[in-house]
Amino acid sequence: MTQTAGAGPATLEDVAARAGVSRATVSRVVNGSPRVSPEARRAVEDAIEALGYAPNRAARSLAGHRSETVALVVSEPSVRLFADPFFAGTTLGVTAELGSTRYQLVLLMAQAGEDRPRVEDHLLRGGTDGALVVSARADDPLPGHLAAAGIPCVVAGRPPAGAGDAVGWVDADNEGGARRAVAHLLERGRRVVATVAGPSDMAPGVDRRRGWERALADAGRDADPDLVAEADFSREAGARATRTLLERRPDVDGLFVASDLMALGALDTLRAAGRRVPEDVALVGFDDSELARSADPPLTTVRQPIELLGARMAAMLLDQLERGAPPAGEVLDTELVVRRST
Amino acid sequence: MTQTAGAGPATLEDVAARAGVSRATVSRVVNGSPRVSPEARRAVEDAIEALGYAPNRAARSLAGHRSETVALVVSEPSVRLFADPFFAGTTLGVTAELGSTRYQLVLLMAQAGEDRPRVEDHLLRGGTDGALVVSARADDPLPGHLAAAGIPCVVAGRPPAGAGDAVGWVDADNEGGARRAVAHLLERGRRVVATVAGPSDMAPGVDRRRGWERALADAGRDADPDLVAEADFSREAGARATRTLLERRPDVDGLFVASDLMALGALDTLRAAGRRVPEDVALVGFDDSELARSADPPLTTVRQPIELLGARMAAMLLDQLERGAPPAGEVLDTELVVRRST
DNA sequence: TGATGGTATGAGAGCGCTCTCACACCCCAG
DNA sequence: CTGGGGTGTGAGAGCGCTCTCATACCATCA
Repeated sequence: MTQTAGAGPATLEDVAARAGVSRATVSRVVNGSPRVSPEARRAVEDAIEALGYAPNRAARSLAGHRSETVALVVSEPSVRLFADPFFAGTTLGVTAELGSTRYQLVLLMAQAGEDRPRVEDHLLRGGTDGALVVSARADDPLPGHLAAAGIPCVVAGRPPAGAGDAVGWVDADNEGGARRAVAHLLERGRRVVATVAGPSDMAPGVDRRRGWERALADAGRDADPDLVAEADFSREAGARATRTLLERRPDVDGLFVASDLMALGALDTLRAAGRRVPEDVALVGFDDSELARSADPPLTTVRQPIELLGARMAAMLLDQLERGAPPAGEVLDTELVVRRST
Repeated sequence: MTQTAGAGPATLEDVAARAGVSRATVSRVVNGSPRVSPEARRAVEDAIEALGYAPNRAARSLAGHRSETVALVVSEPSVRLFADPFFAGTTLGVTAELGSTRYQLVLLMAQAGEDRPRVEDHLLRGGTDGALVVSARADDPLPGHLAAAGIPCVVAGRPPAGAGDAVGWVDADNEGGARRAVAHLLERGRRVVATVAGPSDMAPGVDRRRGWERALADAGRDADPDLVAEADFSREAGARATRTLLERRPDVDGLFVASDLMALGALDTLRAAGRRVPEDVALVGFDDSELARSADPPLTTVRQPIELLGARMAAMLLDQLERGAPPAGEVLDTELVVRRST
C-alpha cells in the first residue's frame, strides 16, 4: 500500500498507484510521450490532479542527467557601470519567457573577474543546461568555452568573435538606430553633424559610430574624422569630447552622442559654451534611459527593446534546448524617440 | 573496479575508491563532519583534489531533502516602476554574499500578480530552501505563507505586518534619512519646510514622512498638515504636489521630496513658478539615483546602502539556513549626500 | 494459419548522494 | 581482566525519477 504514504508531497509512485498503472506510464504522461493510450493518459491525469502531484526537480535531474536550469551570467562591471536598467530589463524579459517552462533561472554574477573561473566551472560541470550571457566585454571567452563543451549559450550583443556559429546571439540594431538618429538630424536641416562615439573596443561603440558614418554617406557627405570624438560612456568624458569637437569644428550644428549619459555631458559643455539646444546644436542620445526623459531639454534618443532582447535570448536558448535548434543570431530594431533636443 | 569509470565527472564513489575509504566517510569530509580521523580526512582531501571532484547538486538535494537553492523573489511592478537600480543593487549584494556558499540563487519574478500562485507553489513545494523577497507591496502575503510553511524568508523593507516575528527583514533607515534631510534644511536656515510625501500605503512613503515630522518636532516646530502633499513617486505627481504646496504656502523655502524622481517634478514646478533653487527654495530628494546627480542643480539627496541591503538579507537568510538562527530585523543607516540644491 | 511488425505497458536498474545503524576498536574505570 | 562508553568507519537502504529492455497484445500480411 505504498500509495497510502501520506507523508510529504505526492510522488510518481503515488500517482501510479492511484491511476492503476506503472511509474513508467506516469512518467510518459508527465513528459508528454505520445505512446500512451488515451485511457491510461486520462487515468494518470486524473490522479495527478487529485493528488496535486508535481515532479521533484532533484530526482528528475538526477535521473535525467540535466538540471532543468538555465543560467543568467552577468558580469558585475556591466551591472555596476551602466547597465542597471539594461540588467533589469533583460532579466524581466528572460523571466517572462522562462516563466511558463520547466526551466529555472539561476543568477550567476561574476564579480570582479576572479569569480569567473568558479562560474565557468559550475556551468561546465553541468550545473545548468544552458546559459544566457550578458557581458560588458565583447571578447569574453566564456560563451566559446560553453559552446565547445556542448552547452547551449546565447549572448546579448554581437556574436562573440572566437566562438564561430556555435553561440547564439541577440543584438539591438545599434548601427541602424544610430543611422536613423543621424538621418533625423540631417532631415532637420543640420549641415555639420558630429558624433561623440563610444570606445572603439566596445561593439556598441563601434556600431553606433558606423551608423553615423553610413547616414552621412547616405546623404552623400563625408564622415570627416574631425567630426568624431571618442569617450568612455561617462558623462565627464562626453563633456570633454564635446569640447574637443567644438574646438575642432565650431560650426557643428548637429551632434549624435552614443549614449544618453554622455549626451548629458554634451549638454553641459554646450550650455557652458553658450550654444542653445536645439536652436544652435541639435542633439541626439542613445538608450532612451530615464535620464533622456528628464534632461533639460528632454533628449531625442534611440530606444532599444531591452525587455524583448531578454525574451528573445531566452526563446532562442529554449529552441536549442528543447528542439535542438542550431544557434541563431537576431538583430532587434531600435526606435528613434524624438523629443525637444532636436 | 568502479573507480576506473572515467566517464563523466568524478563521483563520491570514485573519491572513496581512490582514498581507500567508504562513501560515507567521503560524505563526512565533504560536509565538514568533525568525526573523521585526520588520516582519513587527509586521504579524502587528496583524492578530491586529484579527481577534481565536486558534489552533484541533484543527487545531494534528492538524498538530503533540501535544494541548496535560495530564491530571489521580485515582483515585476517593483522592477518596472521604479526599482531598476534598486533591483540591480540588491541583486549585486545578494550574489556577492551567496557567491562563496553552496547556495544557488534562483530568480523568481512574479509578473503581474497572476504568476504569484505559481511562484508561491514552487517555493512551498520545497523548490528552494529559503527566500529573499523584494516586493513593492508591504502587505504581500507571501513571506507570511513561507514562514508558516517553515521556509526561512527575509524581506527587503519593513517587517511584514501579518507575519509576526517569523520573517526576517532588512530595511534602510527611511525615517532617519528623512529626518536628517529635513534637519539639514533647517540648519541651512529654512523656516518653512514642506514635504512631498510618498503614498501613505507604502512603507517608505510613510516612514519618510514621519522623518520629516520628527525633524520638525526636534526643532520645536509644528508639522502643519498644509505642508504635506502626497504623490505616487512619479515625476508628474511630484510636480503637481509641489504646485499644491506653493498655492497653500507660498512662503515655503525648504522642500523635502520623498524620491529623486518626484524631486525632479518639484524642480519643474519651482522653475515654472520662478523660484530659484536653492536660493528661494532649498530642495532635498531621496534615493541618490543617477537622476539626482544629473539634475540641474544636482540634488541633495539621501542615499540608501542598496547593495549592503542585499548582502545583509542574504547573510541573514544564511544564518537561518545554516545555523538555525531565528529571523531577525535590521535597519541600515542612510546617508545624506549634499549637493547644490540646498 | 503462422510469421511479422508495431504499440502500450511494466519491471527494474540505476542516477550520486545522505543518513541511519551496526560494528570494530580503543581507553579507562571497576 | 571484564565491562562500559566513547569514536571512527562501512554497509546498505533509500531519495523520486528516467530510461532501457522485455513482454504482452493486437493488427496485418503472405
